[in-house]
Amino acid sequence: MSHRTTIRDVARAAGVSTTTVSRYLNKAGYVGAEAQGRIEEAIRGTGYAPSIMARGLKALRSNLVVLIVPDICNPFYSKMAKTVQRMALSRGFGVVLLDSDERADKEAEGVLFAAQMYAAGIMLASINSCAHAVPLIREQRLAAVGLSSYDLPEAFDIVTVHKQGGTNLAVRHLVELGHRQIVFAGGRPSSGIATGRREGFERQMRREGLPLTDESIYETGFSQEDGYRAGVRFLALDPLPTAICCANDLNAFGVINALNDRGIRVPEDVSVTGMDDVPYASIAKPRLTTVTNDGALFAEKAFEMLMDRIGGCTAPPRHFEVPNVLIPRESTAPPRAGAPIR
Amino acid sequence: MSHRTTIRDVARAAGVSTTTVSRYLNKAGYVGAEAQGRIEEAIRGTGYAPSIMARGLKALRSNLVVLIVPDICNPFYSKMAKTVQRMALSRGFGVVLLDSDERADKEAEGVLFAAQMYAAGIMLASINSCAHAVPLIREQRLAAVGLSSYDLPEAFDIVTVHKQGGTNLAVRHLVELGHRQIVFAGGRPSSGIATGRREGFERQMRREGLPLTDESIYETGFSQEDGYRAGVRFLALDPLPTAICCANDLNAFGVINALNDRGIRVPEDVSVTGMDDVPYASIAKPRLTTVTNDGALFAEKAFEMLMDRIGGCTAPPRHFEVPNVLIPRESTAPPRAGAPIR
DNA sequence: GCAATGTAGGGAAACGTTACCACATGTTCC
DNA sequence: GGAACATGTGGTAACGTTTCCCTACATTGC
Repeated sequence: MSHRTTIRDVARAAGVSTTTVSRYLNKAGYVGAEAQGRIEEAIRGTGYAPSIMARGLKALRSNLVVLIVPDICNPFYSKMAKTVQRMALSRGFGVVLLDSDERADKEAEGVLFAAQMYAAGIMLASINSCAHAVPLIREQRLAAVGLSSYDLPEAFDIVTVHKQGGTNLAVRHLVELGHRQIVFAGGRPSSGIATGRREGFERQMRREGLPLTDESIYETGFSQEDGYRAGVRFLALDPLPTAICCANDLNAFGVINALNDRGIRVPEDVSVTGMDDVPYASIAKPRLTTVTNDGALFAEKAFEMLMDRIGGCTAPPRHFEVPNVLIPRESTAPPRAGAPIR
Repeated sequence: MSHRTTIRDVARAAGVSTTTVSRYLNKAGYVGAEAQGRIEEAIRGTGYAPSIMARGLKALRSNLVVLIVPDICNPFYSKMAKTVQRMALSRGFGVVLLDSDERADKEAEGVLFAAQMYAAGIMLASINSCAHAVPLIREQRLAAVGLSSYDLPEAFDIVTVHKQGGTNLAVRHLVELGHRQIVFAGGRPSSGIATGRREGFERQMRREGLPLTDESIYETGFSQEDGYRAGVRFLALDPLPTAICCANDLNAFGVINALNDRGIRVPEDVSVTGMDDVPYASIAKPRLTTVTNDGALFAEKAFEMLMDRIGGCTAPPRHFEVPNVLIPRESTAPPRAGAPIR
């Protein structure tokens, strides 16, 4: 007895046909009370669990949702993954999580994988323009929703934070504190999300009538190490900026580390803002002033939209914007009253 | 043309049989040069991608590995997930990630899910005793490996950190600094990993000849909030302990927050140690003294063991221990020279 | 009394893939 | 010159499930 138990084993044990067992399992069609009892007993007795593979093949459709994130180690995305998983489970869907390592080719691979799995839908959280992934999604006719992707307004449903709202708020906050020499650190030029944040910075700086030069912006990447590099770079500037607005929290941590390692204090000497309100932002040294959106709402909204599509909704692509909020903490303060540090 | 392209479409386009296409795809058996060329062209032309569901059903076996983690938001596990994913991909396996929310019933669900998916193997990272999951794994004949599970030495291959080595090292470090009033915070009584860490603490305390009372240990859970609660609890003690040894980094962050919120400084007034060296440990306030193991090595070793089993290895269950290392940072210092705070 | 409807259940054909067989052609070896 | 083998290809039966189509018996409504 080395084979896994199938619906046929259950049927035999219950003395009915596989058809009837199937009807019982799917609660479709008539099943008599007596047969039902025998089936239930047979299932308990055999330890039967239906094959997802066979079901998927038959229906050409599975109960799996594929979630692609740029970096599962980024708390923003691990929170998203957790929320999506919780919601999916309660709706009877399984979640397959893929880490794209921020690479467009891996995203495309992920989309193909979803198609090969007959996935019910795909959730694509990307910092790229998704040039490869989007046509593939259409071609494979996958129900899809994009998260925090700014470059695909026409392609399918997307959920984003306000395109520039985050940096808007950060700059506004810094200006209110009295800063005028503000620079922008981090983010990847190829990334839609980074571009939006940078543009928001530039726009708000102009709106405030503040100086904006080639040296005001240094784009590197989204990691803490990238932030560190940006910090080092700004340390070479003369005069030193009084505030650094970062593309995300990890960047901000890196920037602060770079500053501290050179004896520059935050926020006494230089103010730093983050973005996303990663859990550790509240325990970083100093506690990080940051901008965020309701992460749970973010994932929830996206999942709801996907469920809609899976349910057959054919409305034109929708766009939901999650509002931003500034969370002032300890990494920002009014600029030094006396002479600049350097 | 609303159906997805199948191997039959490719065969027709290439003017060969599905058998030949299948042989080409699996590089099994003979395929002539000319046929091969036509097949390649046909695949490009049709955009064919084989169905994982059909393959899985036919073989009663998929190229999927199921990874179950207690909490994907815990950086320790997201790092693990990332490493596993990277390794799996390079071996042609897909990874399905499941978050068990630290609940044994969800772990069992995950095991069942793996069986239903005809998963090639399952990696179970758990903080529970896995009482539900283990028999299910055996019953379903799944290739499996356990991560950081102390309670299943006989069941299957496991990879652990040294059972008590972590707390050993932390206590040793604190004693060397001159501490004598050390308490233990965090972890869940029902969790094997927490039990090991607590026991390591107790053992090392005894070895050092230090006092150990009912109030020396406060077990709550593994999150930052749990740590905060533990911190609040220890604040009620008189005299205040001079050092707090935590079950993991998140706990330590919470403890530090609780202390700071009451005006107690770390490490000037109280020293705190963490465990796991979460990425943010190096930027927390203060930078966290912690104990860790090589996270990448951890996941790599586990994955290799699983691959072994998948490859048919029938050796008796193996046990690999990842060595621990203490990383001294800023959250520990010699105890106050003068009078105790309180 | 018989058509319509409701209830209960079975047979068998798919879904897309692979693996076992079969059948061809050569080519090599005694 | 035939046996053995290498090379190349196709037919078809599974894998486990669902679903369409049957059949069969009650019950209801006229």
